[in-house]
Amino acid sequence: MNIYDVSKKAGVSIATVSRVLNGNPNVSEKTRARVLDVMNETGYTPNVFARGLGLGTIRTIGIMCSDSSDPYLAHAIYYLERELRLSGYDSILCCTGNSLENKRQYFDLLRSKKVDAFILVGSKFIELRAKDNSYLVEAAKDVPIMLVNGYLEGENIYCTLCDDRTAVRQAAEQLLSGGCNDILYLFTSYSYSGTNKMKGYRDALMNLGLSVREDYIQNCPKDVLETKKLLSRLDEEGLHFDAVLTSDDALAVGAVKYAHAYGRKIPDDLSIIGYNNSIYSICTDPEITSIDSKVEALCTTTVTTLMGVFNGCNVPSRTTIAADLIKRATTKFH
Amino acid sequence: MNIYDVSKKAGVSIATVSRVLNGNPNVSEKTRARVLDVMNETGYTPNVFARGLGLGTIRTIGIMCSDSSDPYLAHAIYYLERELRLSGYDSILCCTGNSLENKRQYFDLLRSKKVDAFILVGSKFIELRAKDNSYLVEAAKDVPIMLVNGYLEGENIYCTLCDDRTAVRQAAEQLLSGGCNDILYLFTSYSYSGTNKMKGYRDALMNLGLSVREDYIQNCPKDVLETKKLLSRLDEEGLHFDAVLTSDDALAVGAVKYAHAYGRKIPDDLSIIGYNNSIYSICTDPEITSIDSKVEALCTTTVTTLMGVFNGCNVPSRTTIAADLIKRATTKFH
DNA sequence: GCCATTATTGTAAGTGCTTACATTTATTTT
DNA sequence: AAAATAAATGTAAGCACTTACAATAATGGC
Repeated sequence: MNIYDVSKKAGVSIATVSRVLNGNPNVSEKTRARVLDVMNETGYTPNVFARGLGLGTIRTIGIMCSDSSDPYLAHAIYYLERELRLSGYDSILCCTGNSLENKRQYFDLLRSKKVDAFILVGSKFIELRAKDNSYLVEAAKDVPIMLVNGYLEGENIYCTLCDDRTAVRQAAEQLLSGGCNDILYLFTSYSYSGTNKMKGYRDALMNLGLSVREDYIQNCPKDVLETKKLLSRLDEEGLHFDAVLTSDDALAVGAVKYAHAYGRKIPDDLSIIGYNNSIYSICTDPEITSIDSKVEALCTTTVTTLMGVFNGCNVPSRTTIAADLIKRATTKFH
Repeated sequence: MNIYDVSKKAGVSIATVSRVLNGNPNVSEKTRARVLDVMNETGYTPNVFARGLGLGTIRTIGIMCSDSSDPYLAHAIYYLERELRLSGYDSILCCTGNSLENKRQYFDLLRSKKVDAFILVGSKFIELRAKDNSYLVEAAKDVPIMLVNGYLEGENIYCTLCDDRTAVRQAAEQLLSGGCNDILYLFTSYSYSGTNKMKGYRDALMNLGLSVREDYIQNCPKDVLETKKLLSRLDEEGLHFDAVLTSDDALAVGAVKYAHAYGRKIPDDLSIIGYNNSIYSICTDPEITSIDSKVEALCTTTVTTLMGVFNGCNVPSRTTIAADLIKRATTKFH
């Protein structure tokens, strides 16, 4: 079944069938109905390849992320997928892992599939050294690149960001005003959002004229048990901390487990705040106060922006969304 | 840059370029090298649409699941993606949610994209009533359908399953031999794997000549806090249970939280076993004993089988993989 | 060196769609 | 009712590839 068969059955030309297919208004209602009838009867579906060949586009967006099994990224993928489909676009997902080589390779692969745009999810997708991202800047000349919670300067590159810095600053301020003096800050990576969160932590201390002690800022893999180990070690080494502020809920879970193991009372003796408000945060007892990074809003905004780009609208290249602090039982706020 | 440009630069015909592109052996080494050189110099990549038009295939597999944010499914997606790419196939992901209407719609959408096969992940993807799956059975005439942890009979439909029934039976037997007499069984759905797990629970009791009390089998949404509520209610209603066996780790986390809230000692007073060995299982204190459903093995087997199907090999339509019990601190096995 | 094979290369006809432009038909306007 | 305009439809030329078949070049046997 192809467009010729349909045109023959409906007694029209293939051009008319094509117009019906593409919602072209220059078709009389009578013939449109007749053509649609034939299509339904025969169960005809247009061949995407032929269509892509003619149009040069296939209404498909490439979504890339480092690892779909991270709850945060998994949620983002879910929302992006949903929003894109609502806008009439399909998506191809690629999980690249962390190697730059893979990222590049998969990117090229999607590019060769002629996706209409890219959505790169997570700040870890962007490399720290600018030159390692030049392939993206270069590619953006042909196809728009959207970053969800990632940052990169460039023509035709659009970022939707969460205001991590403010969120962490405010969280730290609440801890400080709640009587915590020695806040340990745990972060997973030096990505854009990672360093931004750290700045928020520093902001809070500096605004109060407090000094930032570098041994209270610790890098830690995004892993529950590793975090528990790290905190146990710091404790045994004699570092005193009465609060743990983290860049990811997984670390906060690790902190809760450390507290259990070392007999520290939460929140009286130790306060804990996580980041992302993911499933992690309600798994523990007590449940974890967490910063909600608004994944859903981030994703809908990204797709809306992208549609703006497609329609030639004047669209901001950078949108920032405020986070929310979700208060649970690992902190004693009023 | 198209095949004509390359052929001109290399001084050969487009047929020869096409042969190089497709690894056709009927090309002399000299000309092959020359053509490849030109391709590299110019950065030429073949147009997928034109290629698809000619070949009728695009080396792309449609992956469908109900919800990518479920940790189990997220892992499956990750492994499937990886294995497919290693075999030279791309994937398009669709998260359909639970509505049958959506499943059908997205399925047709991928079909119209001419994917070379479908991989449907999770037993919840298959409907309970046989007639609701007839669209799949019908479609399988054209394109192979692989089910990961789902079951459906039909020509050209291949299932890779985890032996849930045995796994749950053995887990229950260990609880029974460890002195638990009143094992509560919590399950999330009546899917194929859901009912299979339940059968395992019944098997264990019946093998020992014990009667199955229906109020010890409870349906529960896949939600931590709902599970906690349900157990609290059952407790208050006076139901006595000394172990909770669940069809998903999320429920097991809820059970741990119930135990904390109601002052029940784990594992002395209450044993808990989860399913899937997901991130959930190490978030709590104590950490949860869980049945490892071998997602990775399931996924690699699925892709291997699919490649067998593509190559016309004689491939089993049903493969079953044994699960593993990962012992942690919510049980007191020796 | 000639013919039969075989290896390599080229020609041209699909593949199923889109769309600029041409043509026909319907609707106004005068 | 003719002319002018607008609406609907058709024709045919792409789009970038694959591949059957034809043609040519290389090789080997005598």
